[in-house]
Amino acid sequence: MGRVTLQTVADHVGVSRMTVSNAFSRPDQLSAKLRDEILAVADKLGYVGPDPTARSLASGTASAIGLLLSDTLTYALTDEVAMAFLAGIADELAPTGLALTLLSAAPKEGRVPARDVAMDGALVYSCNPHSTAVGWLMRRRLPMVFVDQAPAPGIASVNIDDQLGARRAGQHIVELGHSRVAIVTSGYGGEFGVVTAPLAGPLAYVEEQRLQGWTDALSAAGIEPTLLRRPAHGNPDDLGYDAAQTLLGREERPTAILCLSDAIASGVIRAIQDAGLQVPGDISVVGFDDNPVAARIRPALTTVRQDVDAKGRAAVLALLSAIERAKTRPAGRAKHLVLATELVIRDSTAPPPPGL
Amino acid sequence: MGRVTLQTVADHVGVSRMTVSNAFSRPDQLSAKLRDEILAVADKLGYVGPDPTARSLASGTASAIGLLLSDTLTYALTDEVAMAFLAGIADELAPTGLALTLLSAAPKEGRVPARDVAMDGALVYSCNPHSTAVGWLMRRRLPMVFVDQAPAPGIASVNIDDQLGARRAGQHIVELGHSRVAIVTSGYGGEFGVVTAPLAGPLAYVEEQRLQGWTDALSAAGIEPTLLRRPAHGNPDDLGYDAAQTLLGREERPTAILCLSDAIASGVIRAIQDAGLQVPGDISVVGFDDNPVAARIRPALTTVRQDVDAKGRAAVLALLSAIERAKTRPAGRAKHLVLATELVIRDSTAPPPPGL
DNA sequence: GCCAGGTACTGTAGCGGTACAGAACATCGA
DNA sequence: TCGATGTTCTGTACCGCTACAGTACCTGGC
Repeated sequence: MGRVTLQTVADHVGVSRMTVSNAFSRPDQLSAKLRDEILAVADKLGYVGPDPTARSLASGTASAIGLLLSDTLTYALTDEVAMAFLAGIADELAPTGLALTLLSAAPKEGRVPARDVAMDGALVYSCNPHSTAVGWLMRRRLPMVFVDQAPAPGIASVNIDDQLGARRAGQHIVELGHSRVAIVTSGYGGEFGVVTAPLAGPLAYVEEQRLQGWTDALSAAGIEPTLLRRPAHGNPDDLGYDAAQTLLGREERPTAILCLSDAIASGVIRAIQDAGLQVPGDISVVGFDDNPVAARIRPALTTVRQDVDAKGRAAVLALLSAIERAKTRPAGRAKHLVLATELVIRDSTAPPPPGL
Repeated sequence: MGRVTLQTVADHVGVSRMTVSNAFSRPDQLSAKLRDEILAVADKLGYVGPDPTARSLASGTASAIGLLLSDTLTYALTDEVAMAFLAGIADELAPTGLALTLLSAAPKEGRVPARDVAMDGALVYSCNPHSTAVGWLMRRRLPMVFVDQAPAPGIASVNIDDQLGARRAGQHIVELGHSRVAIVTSGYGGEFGVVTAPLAGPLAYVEEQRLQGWTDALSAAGIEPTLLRRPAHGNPDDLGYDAAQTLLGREERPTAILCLSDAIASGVIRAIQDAGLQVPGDISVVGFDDNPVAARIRPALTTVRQDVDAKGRAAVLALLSAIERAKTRPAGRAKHLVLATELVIRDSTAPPPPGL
């Protein structure tokens, strides 16, 4: 049996194919009476409506935008903060009727989503800007927005003020009187273990910016922090736990620990408590993100809040406008947005124990 | 400037358009030498590779599968269990190179993702089977797999054994000697508040199955549970908190509470503790899912484990095979898979206090 | 009675590819 | 030397739809 297409319907009704197309896609182009008749016949014939692919080809729009997530999707999907970001995206996207296509950045033989999937534009979230997937998107000249990545010329970007946020966190620790401070981060490039700044090798933008903020604040007070880096891999909570154990086992144990994320901080606190020490009595801990978990754990976590939902929404708006611009003008100036962060002081920070 | 297409490249190299197509898509169809030349010219001209949309139209595949999530994407995205499911999907999908397109089930004017987005098949997760979105997918005759939904004839499905899992949870409570038992669930249809079984109105399949399992086990022991239903909306943890407060304020306070999910159970435990009571000393609490949070909270939660990751993987495999089948045979028998559940006894359950 | 300005519908020309059936030529065993 | 078998490349016929530029007819103002 031949497939039912616009033409089939047109033949049955006795009108041109174009009129049937209009009946579905531009109701104002024909009389209501004819339209009803066409729709009725279409229904009887089992015609569902214009084929999305064919429509995309003819009209040049895919009704979907892509989201490129760092490496394995799996990793991002277990991160509450990334998910809140996704929720922001979904919210802002919903009224547009656009679908969201998840692209894995992992290089694959054969099918490469970033190259092979139809989409109107793409969000690139916290990816290596030199990855093949990003390369494909750029070659396709797809409208793009970089999120939590180094802003690139010509490409719109949305970031939070990581550096200022981290600086405030560092200042908070300084003001409390701490002088033995450790930093726990994780990431992809560069060295791992207990390392001394400045780090060699390219770091992820967010990690780099936060490091910069913390060390700015600390070195202004003459403090040289101990930096412990772990490869980003597996559960960040466990990563924090292990990292804290390492720090506690060292000769000069810190009285304050600044963490790349709340998820890491949560593990750090667990490790400290399991070692029989008090947070913040013995050691203060500061996170980053204001993950929902931050308010839940005990002691409630002092952290740097970012509005992940707003970040998602802003990214979508930026992408929609980039798509719009691409239709008309070959290249407009790309906007680089930086959202504010805010220090949230809760119960995990206090002055260092007397004598330290 | 005209866009660069296969034809442009073909003209420059002096071969037929088909040969250029083969150079990109079927390298074994031409000599390596010619292929290299074509690729070099294509690169010079800025040709990225076959346009995904055109390729989809001609070849009849979209390189993406859809995932229809209950109502608002936003809700699902904040749920750890749903995300683990998503991660399972992503993992299994990764080697195929297929992208995953998130469809919102929310009915929208104009663009309807379930109707307008090109895809090779769709996963339907915990949706109302009578929603317009599901309707569109069915009309499109897209290969589909129903997950956590009532199995429908002709459509493959993946479920867990909700009923048996719930029955085991109920039996556990019975064996501990409880007789004053409450159930806290949330859902979309039916009545809300403190209701008495059997419920009128259609419930979501998963809720219905679990209710069945719990009440089977309890009524076999002559226990009639108090059922408290809340509309699924907002944070399930808070929902559990509120629900528990209601239960604690009632005349005959329960000594055991069975919850639809671990997220709800977590809130229930908080409320009990905030009321100055002990879990499990005064009240036992049982969850469902074995959410990572279950092992983390104190007391660690007794719950019914389901392997969400395996569910995601199984769903993808089922869909891939449905897509495969659709290509050859008009309709094969649809498989209905039911995955096992397991009672995990931790620290949130104990015998009731003496005298109760 | 004529023309401006709608409204309702049609026809053609793509959108950018792939499938498939050959054609042209080389290789090879008998 | 001849057919059999490969390899490499080509040509045509779509895939199913929309954009756009008409054509035909109707309405109303002067």
